[in-house]
Amino acid sequence: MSKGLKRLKKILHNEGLRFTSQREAVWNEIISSDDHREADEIYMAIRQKGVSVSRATVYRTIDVLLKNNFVRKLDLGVGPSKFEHRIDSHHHDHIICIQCGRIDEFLVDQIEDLQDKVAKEYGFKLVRHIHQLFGLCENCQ
Amino acid sequence: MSKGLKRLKKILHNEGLRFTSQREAVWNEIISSDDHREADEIYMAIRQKGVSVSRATVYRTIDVLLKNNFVRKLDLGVGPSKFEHRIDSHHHDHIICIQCGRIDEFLVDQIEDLQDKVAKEYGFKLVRHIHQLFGLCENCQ
DNA sequence: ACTTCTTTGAGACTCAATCTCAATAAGGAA
DNA sequence: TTCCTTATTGAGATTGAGTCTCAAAGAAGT
Repeated sequence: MSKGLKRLKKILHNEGLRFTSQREAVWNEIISSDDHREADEIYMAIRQKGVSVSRATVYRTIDVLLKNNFVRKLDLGVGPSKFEHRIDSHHHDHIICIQCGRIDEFLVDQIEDLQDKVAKEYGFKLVRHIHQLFGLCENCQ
Repeated sequence: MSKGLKRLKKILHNEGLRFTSQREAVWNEIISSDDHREADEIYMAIRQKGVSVSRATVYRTIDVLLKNNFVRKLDLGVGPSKFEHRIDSHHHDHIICIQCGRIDEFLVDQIEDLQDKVAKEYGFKLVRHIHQLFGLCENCQ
């Protein structure tokens, strides 16, 4: 059994959930690509491969993976949310082209530190953050 | 005529739009509070004051004000968007309590500068950004 | 006051996402 | 393996924020 599959079984076990072929298919599809894809794209890709699954199950499985930090949700404020796996990936934020939809990832430690400082200043215990830069990429200017 | 009303008329004129009592009511309601309110709250507040207006018109008017930078839209990723006017207000980002919904505003010049740097690095021409910190405020920890 | 053309509003519609509930299947027990 | 309990699945209904439609009302120039 692959390392990834063991990981999925562990998540499901921890949550008291059963291992099913649908959940396996969603998991496999999500870890198979580093793209930022919407739930429906993941759903279609799974069906393309001949595995039977419903939209509801895709959303439900993504929710489980989200809760266990194996998937990150990307809400761009317009259109459906996008998802990316977090296997072998570190925290990052996104810079998005409003013309062509290109999404790049960035990480600036200094910004992360300043965020912590802001939270402390306001007496907040920080849980998560959204930092998205929108603009025109080099090809769209 | 108040300074605010002149401003609204100027916006409408620039856009080739007509001055109507509904648009005036939406404008007045939005500038009357510094809160972050959803479209429906603004709609209800206007009706409460006995002015007849429809949801569609509230959304349409907010769109005009958005386009002219007199209103800022706040998409928290869950629930309806919130809106705040930008009269006598400078740019800021938000820190939100995920328990009680409290929203505070923050501005760190250093973060703004670092954002510009990131955009430049990736060859992007920056148009706007979203920076939201989610956590528990001092009362909710 | 007349005319033109925009705006309004009630309700239909969109679309991502969630919910429902009967049928199916997982996985432990024996 | 078979049985049994309980979770899961899926087709389709539902939700809810936001947008669209189009006939009636109204703004503003002449």
